[in-house]
Amino acid sequence: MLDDLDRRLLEILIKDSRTSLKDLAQQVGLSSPSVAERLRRLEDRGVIRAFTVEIDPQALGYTLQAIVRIRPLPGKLHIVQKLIEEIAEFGECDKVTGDDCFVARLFVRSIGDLDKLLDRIADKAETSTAIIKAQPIRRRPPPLAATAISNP
Amino acid sequence: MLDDLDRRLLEILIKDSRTSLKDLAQQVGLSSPSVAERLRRLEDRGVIRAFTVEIDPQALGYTLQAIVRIRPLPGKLHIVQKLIEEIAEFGECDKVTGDDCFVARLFVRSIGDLDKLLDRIADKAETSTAIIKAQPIRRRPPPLAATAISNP
DNA sequence: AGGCGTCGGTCCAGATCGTCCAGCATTTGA
DNA sequence: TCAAATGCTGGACGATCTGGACCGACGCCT
Repeated sequence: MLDDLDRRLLEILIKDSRTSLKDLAQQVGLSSPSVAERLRRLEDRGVIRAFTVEIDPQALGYTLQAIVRIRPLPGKLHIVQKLIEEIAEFGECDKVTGDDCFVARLFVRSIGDLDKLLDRIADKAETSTAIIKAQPIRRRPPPLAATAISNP
Repeated sequence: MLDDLDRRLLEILIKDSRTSLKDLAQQVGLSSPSVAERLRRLEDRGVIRAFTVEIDPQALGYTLQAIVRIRPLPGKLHIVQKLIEEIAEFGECDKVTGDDCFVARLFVRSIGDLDKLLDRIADKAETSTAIIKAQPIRRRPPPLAATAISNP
């Protein structure tokens, strides 16, 4: 799926996606046109979804994050989903099996904002909210290695 | 906090962090040294946490994702946290208020792997797992605007 | 008001980088 | 066995980045 060089390139880019082709080339021992070609193919294959920038929500004033479990009332599923998508403070939302239909992450600047935003869903769904106290693991990609499972 | 130019730069970089300084400069109407300087400051201030690459777990064979709520048994909190951090398939973990101590995201290649990984925690914590069926919102940053709250 | 420091900007030139192309080695498949 | 395909390299050339000199706006102090 990925060869060793691809993995090394990705690992470097995960740390700094603005690394120049020349640097990448040096670090993996290829020429820069080869690296350019490999990156192009990784994008084509969809392995690289995007080169992007990770922004610190705190630095923007979002001092609070919450995980919200959302159970739409009967018949309200689509309205609720649309609402969630439209509220930009939802930074992530997964539709899951089980009682809770959605699990979402909410960025807010204050408890007041949290309350205001949840109020906009309150008449269409039951929610339960857990405030995030710490982030032992911040978003990271899955292991790149081809092997089956994390070292046992 | 951020001025309009900063916001525009960030928006461009969120879409493609490899955009050249020259392009950035053109798009916001500055010279490229000024843009370089602004980016440097955004990094210094911690607004930009990293330039990185978004990888598609599916393209790597991780066809399954799950949200796992984890409630360590009495006295096991730290051991459990350490264990979670060490298992690379955990792609995210938040420590939250409420009964569930941790909420984590797990990337796996099969239901079998899911079971194997959860087994490694099973004797130290209660877990409840929800399989992700769809992702209405994939990871996105909070709104960059300085205004209080999403359009009401 | 005038002087001065700072901040953020421009312009320019030398250094660095990316891209295109021709050519070569290795692998693949008919 | 040979032809085509693949993946790489090196070099040339154009594009981009970087650092320095300089400039204007602004706020502050005297």
